[in-house]
Amino acid sequence: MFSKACEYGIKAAIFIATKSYEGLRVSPKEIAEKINSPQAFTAKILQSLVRHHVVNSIKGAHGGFEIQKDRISEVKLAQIVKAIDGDKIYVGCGLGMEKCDENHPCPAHDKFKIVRDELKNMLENTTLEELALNIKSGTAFLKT
Amino acid sequence: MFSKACEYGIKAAIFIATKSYEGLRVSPKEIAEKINSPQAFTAKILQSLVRHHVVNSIKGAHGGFEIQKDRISEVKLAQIVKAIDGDKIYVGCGLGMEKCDENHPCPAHDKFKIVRDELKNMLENTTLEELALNIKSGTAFLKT
DNA sequence: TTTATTTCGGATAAATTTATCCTATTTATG
DNA sequence: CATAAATAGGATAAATTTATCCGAAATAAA
Ligand code: FES
Ligand code: FES
Repeated sequence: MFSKACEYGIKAAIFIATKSYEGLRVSPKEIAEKINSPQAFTAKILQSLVRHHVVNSIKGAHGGFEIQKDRISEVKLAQIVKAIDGDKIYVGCGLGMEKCDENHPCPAHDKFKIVRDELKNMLENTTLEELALNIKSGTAFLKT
Repeated sequence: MFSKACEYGIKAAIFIATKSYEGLRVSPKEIAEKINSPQAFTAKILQSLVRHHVVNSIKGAHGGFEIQKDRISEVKLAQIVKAIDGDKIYVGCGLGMEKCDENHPCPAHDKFKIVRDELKNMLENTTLEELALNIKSGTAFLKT
């Protein structure tokens, strides 16, 4: 469904959000430990999230990654997925045709579109806040 | 969403079905041309579909790939996807946790499960027949 | 201003997926 | 039986994704 990079990116953003509620910045090292991901690879993905304005980075001593508190409820899962995997999953053809075109559809178009649109809808309506609260409340987990 | 191999496999099965209605067998060469896929790679995928009893192969002169007419309406998209990509897409965690476990869920579990179950449902209720008829009727296409 | 800390970014390596090539095996037919 | 036509399957290569390593740049604090 999503690439590994995207899975790590989503989990990293969620973890950063939970820490940002407490006003804390986190390092790639801590993030990788908490979400069970390879550290250097995770750092690369974080750079991408920074460039796409999903999270904020502060360089130098006492630096780290954070998200402004008031941004946590604004960031949608869709933005993170799009930043890392692009929009192929939202607009691409399920059977890999060059593009999904109503006027030249693949044989599974009608069926696939329904699911794809529901996925899109879910991602666009799910906020980082909801996900982070699931972690803070202890009802969900970021690893094993 | 699906691997390239799976996309080719689905399209190949659909094409074989359309030909099987006419009692014709088809070669990997013809299949690859009609679905716009690399021939040798497609042949490999066909072997996999044969082993998983999605399509039938006849070796030797006048051989080729076919599907029994009465099987076309029995084969579900889900069987093809499972044969090639496995069942990760049906039962795996959207955020890549070792397994999707209600008792140890990832933060997106509830949201993701709804979409994943709808995808599963769609794949399990879509037959090769429906898809092949979209091609035969000219309302859908297998390439460009 | 020096030092310690931390993200950034390029180069590279490992693993997986996608793709190609060539030979073996099977089978219908003359 | 010999031959031609076709799928099966192993070996290998190319491309992409995943992962690692290391030095550069930025920043706070002594
Ligand atoms: S053309 Fe394939 S999903 Fe729209
Ligand atoms: S645990 Fe992640 S989808 Fe169920």
